[in-house]
Amino acid sequence: MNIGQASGASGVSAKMIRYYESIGLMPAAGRTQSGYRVYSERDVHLLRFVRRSRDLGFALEDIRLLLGLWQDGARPSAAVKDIALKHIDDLTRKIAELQAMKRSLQHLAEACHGDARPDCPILDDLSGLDAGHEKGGATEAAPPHTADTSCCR
Amino acid sequence: MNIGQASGASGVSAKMIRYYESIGLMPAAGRTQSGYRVYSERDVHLLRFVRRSRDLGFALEDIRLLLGLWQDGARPSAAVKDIALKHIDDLTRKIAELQAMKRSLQHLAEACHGDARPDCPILDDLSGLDAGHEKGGATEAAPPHTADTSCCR
DNA sequence: CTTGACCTTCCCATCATGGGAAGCCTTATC
DNA sequence: GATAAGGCTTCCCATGATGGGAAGGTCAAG
Repeated sequence: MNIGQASGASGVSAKMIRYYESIGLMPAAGRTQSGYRVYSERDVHLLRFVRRSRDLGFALEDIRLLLGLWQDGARPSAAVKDIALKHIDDLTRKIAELQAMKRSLQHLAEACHGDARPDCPILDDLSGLDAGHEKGGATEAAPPHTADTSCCR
Repeated sequence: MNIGQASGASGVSAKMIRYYESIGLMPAAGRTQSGYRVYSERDVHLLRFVRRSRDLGFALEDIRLLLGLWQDGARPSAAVKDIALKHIDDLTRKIAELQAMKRSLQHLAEACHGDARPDCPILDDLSGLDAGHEKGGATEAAPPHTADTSCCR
């Protein structure tokens, strides 16, 4: 199997397969005499594992750990669960952050006429014109300084 | 006001202030004879606008548009609302995607003992061992090929 | 033997942000 | 006035995961 076939069989782009190899996420593929990479069913299985993990939002570094555990017949399932729970926490935080943004924006958008006139509560909010007459409290959006490191898929 | 003071007054890092200038998001600051950037209250106001917009998750290109509208006394509020609504859509999609991931992971994590034994439904799922006995449907996570372009804050 | 579809490597772009180096400027202290 | 500390300048690099594309080699079918 060459890289195109492995890509088709796993749903991982050829570009990404090469990248995963380059960062040591998967073992270096064998080569034909002419230099083409060669893949086995095992490799495709591994690639599907990575693909599925990415679909669940795991970072590549987490996937590196998961792959190690997967191939370790003596792993404690607690180690796997730990990684999963941490990721769930990350997702929970990120979701809450996005929802806070969405809520604020929805309040502002509801208050905006959305017609030809120039007055606009959205711009008023952004420019800090908080002439304290708001009722819904649309102003406080994201936890002001909660650094958000990791990102999404 | 020099860049450090403008940073403190606006909540935007000096690094980012320079960056915003370099991409033309804000006008080039004036300079002292020795080359230091000089900022006015107006500039700080603008920086706060950007900061607040970022907190609401707007991309810098959107903020560029919003700034244009802000400074255009004849803007139709519909133009602003349009940008906001599009962003709300993006947020909605992203939230749904993350929630799907979270739901799947939670099902899997609940099924995992999390002890010293090696058997682990999480790894089973990732490796495609879907011996179809699942009840909660933990398997289908993200809309398989829904490209997600934009990211978070 | 040519053509087209594949493969290879290498470089660049994304998006918003931070880190750090090398060197100049300013301010306060001795 | 000298010196030290800290702020400013520019420039380069890194992040994380991915795609785009160029230049050139290879394979298989016609």
